[in-house]
Amino acid sequence: MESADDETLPARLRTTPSWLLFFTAAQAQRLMWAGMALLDVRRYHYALLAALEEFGPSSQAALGRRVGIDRSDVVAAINELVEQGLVDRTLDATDRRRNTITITAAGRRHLQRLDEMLAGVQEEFLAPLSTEERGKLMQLLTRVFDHHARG
Amino acid sequence: MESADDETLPARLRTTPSWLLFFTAAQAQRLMWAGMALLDVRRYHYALLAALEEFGPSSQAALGRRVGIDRSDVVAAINELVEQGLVDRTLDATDRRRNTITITAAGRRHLQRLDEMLAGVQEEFLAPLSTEERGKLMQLLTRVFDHHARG
DNA sequence: CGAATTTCAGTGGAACTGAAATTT
DNA sequence: CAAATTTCAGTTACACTGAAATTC
Repeated sequence: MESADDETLPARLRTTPSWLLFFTAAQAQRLMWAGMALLDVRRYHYALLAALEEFGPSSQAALGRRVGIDRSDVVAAINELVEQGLVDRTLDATDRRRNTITITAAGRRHLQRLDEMLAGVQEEFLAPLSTEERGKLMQLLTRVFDHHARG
Repeated sequence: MESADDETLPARLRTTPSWLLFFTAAQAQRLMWAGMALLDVRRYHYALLAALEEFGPSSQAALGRRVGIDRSDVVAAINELVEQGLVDRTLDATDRRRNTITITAAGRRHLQRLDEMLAGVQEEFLAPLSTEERGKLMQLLTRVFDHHARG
């Protein structure tokens, strides 16, 4: 038999910003992951498709820089997306070191389905917050993120 | 040559709460990780020491439940902490299925050093926010976390 | 030449599953 | 009996390093 509250987090983890952020992000990721697993996608795939849809065709190195995925992992993830017919890989005529990656029509359709799933997940995840509070949270996180992303 | 801004995140990733949380948490983790690596510790170790210090001796299963570490991974992490002399593992006389894990004096000293390091990391991480904004961020994250942690 | 790109091979922390042995 | 605890063996997504081959 265990004491009444066997499962509260230690105060150090509840009150340290990095730790609270870590645990909250983990909850968000579990929800996203469950949704993505149903659609047979992982985090890397969605990030790459999102970048290709928004910014157009790109080399693999630029893609990786854009979404923070290592050059090596981009290779593997793009291999998988090519196999599924969600992107095309062609040689860059003007710079033969590069591949040009392009999202396909099927890739855009897939991305749209993922967007719909994600919207549902966000609603569930942010349920305890009002619209204003959600905006405030996003604003604060954006400030912190931008500070460390650029300078 | 690449276009001027080769590295802005796709809008989908910047404006989806789960994704922004993910990227911001990743930045926080990199800072924590750098500090912990200097003190030869990983995330699991700190979480376990924090729980033992705050709640006292505990079985491995209860520890894992407390800080969200899988039963199997608790075994390995406690093995390492025992080797370093930061915790003791003894058999529970009243329930012979269990081990009782206890933090040692060396463990408490180590935890204190880690706390000092962590404080510096938090300051660096939250630099762009005022004191009030930091409090607001913690409050919002806590609301979301508690909602999903309990119901 | 140096620098960038792609690719492969491999490492390591983290999260998790399944199963066995023991005990309650 | 069922349920809990510890432990081991193995898997997967992810993050990263090093090096080779090619091209700019």
